[in-house]
Amino acid sequence: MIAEVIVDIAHSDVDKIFDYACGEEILAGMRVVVPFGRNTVTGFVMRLKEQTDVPPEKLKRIYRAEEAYPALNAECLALAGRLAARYHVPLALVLRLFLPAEMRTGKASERYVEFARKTQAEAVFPKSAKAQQAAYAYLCEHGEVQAGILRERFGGALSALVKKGYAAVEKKRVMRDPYRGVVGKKAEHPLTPAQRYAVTAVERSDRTVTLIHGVTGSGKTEIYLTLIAEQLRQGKSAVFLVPEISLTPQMLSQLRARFGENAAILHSGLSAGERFDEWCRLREGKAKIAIGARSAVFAPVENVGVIIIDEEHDGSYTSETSPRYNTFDVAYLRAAYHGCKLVLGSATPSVETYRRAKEGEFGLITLKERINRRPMPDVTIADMRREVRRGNATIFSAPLREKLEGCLASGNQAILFLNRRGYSQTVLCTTCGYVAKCEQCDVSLTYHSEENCLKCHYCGTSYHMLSACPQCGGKHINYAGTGTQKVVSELKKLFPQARVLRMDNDTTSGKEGHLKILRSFSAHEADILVGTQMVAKGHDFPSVTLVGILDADMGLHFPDYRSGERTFQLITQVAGRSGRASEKGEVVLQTYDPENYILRFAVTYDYEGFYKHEIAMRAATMFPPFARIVRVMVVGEEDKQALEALRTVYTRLQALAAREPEKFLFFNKMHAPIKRIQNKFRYQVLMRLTDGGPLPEIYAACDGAGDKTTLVYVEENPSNLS
DNA sequence: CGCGCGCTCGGG
DNA sequence: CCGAGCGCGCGA
Repeated sequence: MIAEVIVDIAHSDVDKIFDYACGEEILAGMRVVVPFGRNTVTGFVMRLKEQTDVPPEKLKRIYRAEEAYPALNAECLALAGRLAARYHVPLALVLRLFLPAEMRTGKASERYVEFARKTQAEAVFPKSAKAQQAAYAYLCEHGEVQAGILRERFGGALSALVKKGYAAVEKKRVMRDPYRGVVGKKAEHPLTPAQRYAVTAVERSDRTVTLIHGVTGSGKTEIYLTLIAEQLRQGKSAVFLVPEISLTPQMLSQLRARFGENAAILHSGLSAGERFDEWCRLREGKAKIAIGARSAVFAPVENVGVIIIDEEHDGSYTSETSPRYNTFDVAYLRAAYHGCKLVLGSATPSVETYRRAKEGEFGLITLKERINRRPMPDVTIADMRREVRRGNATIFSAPLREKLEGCLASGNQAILFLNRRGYSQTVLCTTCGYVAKCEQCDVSLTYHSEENCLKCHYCGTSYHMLSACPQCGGKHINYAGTGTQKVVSELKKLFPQARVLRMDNDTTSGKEGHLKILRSFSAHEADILVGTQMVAKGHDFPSVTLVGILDADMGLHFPDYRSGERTFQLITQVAGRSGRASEKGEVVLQTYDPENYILRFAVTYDYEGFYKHEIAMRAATMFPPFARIVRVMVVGEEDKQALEALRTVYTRLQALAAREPEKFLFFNKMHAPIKRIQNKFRYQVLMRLTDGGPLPEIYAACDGAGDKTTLVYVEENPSNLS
């Protein structure tokens, strides 16, 4: 037989089929070890065939298979080529996505443990062999036991039993189970009529994709679980995707309670061995439900009955490293392959998704009511301009302070949200205007009061605090722009008796960082939680009755077409943290721009109103989804070489633009907004294209433009323009 | 990607 | 005349 092999080297030069001779034991989808040039490399068998055009003197033989089974199934082999073409990357890079990293790097493999069992019903021992007798009795009582335990207890007795033929020792594969012993309550709530309707509507829809637009607390999760359970009943499998941050132990134990061993969980918190074993359980069909963040869209399940993307609007669904795939695109290809449904859920869908649903391309289900008809929290807008006029120079408006007092007095909890960590944003000399900046990045440094140092939020470097201005020697150093640390210290001044917790990147380091804080707050070990956007995501705190949004305008003025959309989503999410149990919640939203339409729609939970306004604006200005933003990034260690690469791509792109000028609504080259990060120089070609703009040609134009120290890559509708 | 080949350039 | 440096093409 002849095998068509793609070698596992991520380089366009070797991104082509190489034919090898092989025996019957080699199957399509297997990882194999082959001779390549003067090296030995691993590769993937893409296809088997009888004949080859390769002259016999050149043809070599596959050495061996890496595993006894094909690591890639038929679906991977079918989709990989399309993904490679779509993102213009070597096939090997796409194939890697379908495997657990541990498999390639060899950092984890199957774990085997020796087990002992008795082989004869009766056994007679000489009187002196007390240990053997005891060990045999132990085997009789416990059945199969780990050989290690027996050896520990009875020493050499086990080998004696084996020698006499009374017992046998066998190696058995053991799965490392990340949630061993996690037994949640089996909480299968009966569906409300609205939930039941949603389940039926998805199942009966003639569209592949259905968007479930349901306000926070409308019970979307129960709908997902019912859809999954229904597919399992039909002998199919399911893929359930969530943002990484929402994979909390509570959620996982809930899933385990409902689906038991049938659920395999893939996320960053697992050890290499656990992740590898969870992947194997899916590949072998022992688990039918793959649950995880972005990368779980590549889970090796067969016969898929439904794919679910929860919090569809979440930014974490786009990969930020090559291949820069979009989870929806991959999920859609898989759904089409299996002829199954793809369900998107969100309280605040992305504008693009909602438009496709409105236009009829996707099915649309709207859930307007929260479970138990709990009302949405009341929102008070605090006009910070007026606060300043009235002489309030603090970061807390009068209404927020008042409501905080009330909340604390009644023994409830509050969340204060500010999307900026550290103590103060910038540090500047009031005498000469010097601003402290990072040596490796073109950004100002943030003062951190805890370590009393200056930190760069892009590369993480810390610097000593300034005692005097390094430029003019002046002693008047000003700290501008409030961060979460300052909020905490101001709170302590205002409410000395209140217990305050902070949750941001600085307090959540370590594997269980988030969870410790969330657990502590949940257990009411603090009264106020101050945090960045991580406090916004799907945690359920029953005794939170007040949410304060300290600077609602903050995200609004980013030079990014999605800043309004993001602000609306964030405010809606944070507000949804208030009043989840019996008591009605309240929200105070502080702003310097109370007339802003985004904020007006957010405080009345009017997604529809927001959408209509936003989509009209996007249409008028020709921004996505009416056009596509494409950015070619050039990032290089040497400024000169980066500029050279920029010139190369720009010239090639210019030729494209000249050919079809009507398709280029905007086209220019420039510095990236942050000119340097981690000592790498950053340039970009920014384009806005009409539908049908020459995207593949743009990808192709980047080929070979970089060099050893300069990276060139394409971003489509980037969400972060720094 | 890793390697060897062959071309070119500069020193002696 | 020879060695170092680099661009190129090959790998089945």
